[in-house]
Amino acid sequence: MTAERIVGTATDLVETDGVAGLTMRALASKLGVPVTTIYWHVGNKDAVLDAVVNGIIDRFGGVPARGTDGAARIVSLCRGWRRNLLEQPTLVGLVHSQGRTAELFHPLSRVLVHEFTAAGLVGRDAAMAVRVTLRFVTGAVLTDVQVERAPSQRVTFEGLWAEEDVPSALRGALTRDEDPTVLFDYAIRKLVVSLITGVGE
Amino acid sequence: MTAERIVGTATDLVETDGVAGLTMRALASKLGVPVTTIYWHVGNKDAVLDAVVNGIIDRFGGVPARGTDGAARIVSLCRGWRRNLLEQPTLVGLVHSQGRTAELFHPLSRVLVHEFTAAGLVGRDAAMAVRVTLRFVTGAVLTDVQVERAPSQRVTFEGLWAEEDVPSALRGALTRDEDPTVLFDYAIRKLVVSLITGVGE
DNA sequence: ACCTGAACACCGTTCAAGT
DNA sequence: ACCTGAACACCGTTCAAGT
Repeated sequence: MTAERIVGTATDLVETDGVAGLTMRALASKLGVPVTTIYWHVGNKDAVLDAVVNGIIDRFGGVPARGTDGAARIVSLCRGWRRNLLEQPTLVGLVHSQGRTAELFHPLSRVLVHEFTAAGLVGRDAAMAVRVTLRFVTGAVLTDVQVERAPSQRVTFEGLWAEEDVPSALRGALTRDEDPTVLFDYAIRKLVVSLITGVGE
Repeated sequence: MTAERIVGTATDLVETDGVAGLTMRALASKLGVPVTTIYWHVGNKDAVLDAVVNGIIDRFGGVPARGTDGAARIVSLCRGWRRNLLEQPTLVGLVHSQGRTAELFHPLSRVLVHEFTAAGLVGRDAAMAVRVTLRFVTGAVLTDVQVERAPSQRVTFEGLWAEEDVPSALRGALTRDEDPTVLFDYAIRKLVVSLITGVGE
């Protein structure tokens, strides 16, 4: 028995049965050993979770930027990151619950520094652009991950302003179900462009 | 014993001892009754949590918009919402873990519809503006709430690009610790202005 | 209708005892 | 050094039994 094997099967367990499925006893039984063996090799449950999170963060590589235009490259980067992370909602949830979301996005922040610099930003402008973009993507992933897990989260504006005098065209647009991805693409494009061109200073 | 009293003390318990502090047994002992009484009045733990969340959502009123300029009013609105929600990180965390974050922001969405319409947006543009702003604020609150709870979450760019050729001015700006509120103000202003003026179409 | 005690199946964790 | 069984203090939940 090694610590690596324990952490590995712990990761499997999380992927198949969710975070709640990872109990010390379930893990031990999957390994074919008594629970106490785990304590000898890795310590308590928090240590196991930490090791699992380490693996997730290390393994997540990210995506390459595409296109020639600076804004387009950054937008494609953010879209790619969001898409890839949404494919593993359970793992993202685990990383978040362990309070290590920021670390997960470190590789993205490095690339963003490079891209925003290439787009002509310098000094504090560039730093702010990186931070703002990072936070926007992080926030979008966190909310969308939850929508993925609990579809009731999806914002339904149905009947939310029944008595209010909202123009019918707007009401129609609000009531219509909007794909989160479409919404993200729309927003990230606006944000990145305004960061690069300097709108709203 | 009434359901109201149970839910009320459950809310107190969450506020004082955190979400983890709310156990059926702790709740029962605080009420001075055996655990089984709770089951008779409100059902299981999930029902208790649901009722607590209902109360939180209902009680959270929001803030009034300030200023005359359309963009400024919306920005102040978002800043106020964020500030108020960050004052109760535990409750926000609970609402989020119960998958009901969207509901919490319903009042804000109503006001946003009004404000973006007053700012001249119509139809799908207005609807998208509302949705994007809503998601941005939600995402920012979720990330900042976690920073509040686990300060290690705060993004430290220290030594993140040691070997990379980052200009010293940018490196300095990145390494400097940036207040999340300053960052939010900077980003929300840019976003709202670009939504209203139509940058990045 | 309302409340209770006893019991069940689960947790994470410890610790003395084995090889 | 490595592994184990037994036990502890906690969970949420059920259910027959009381008034």
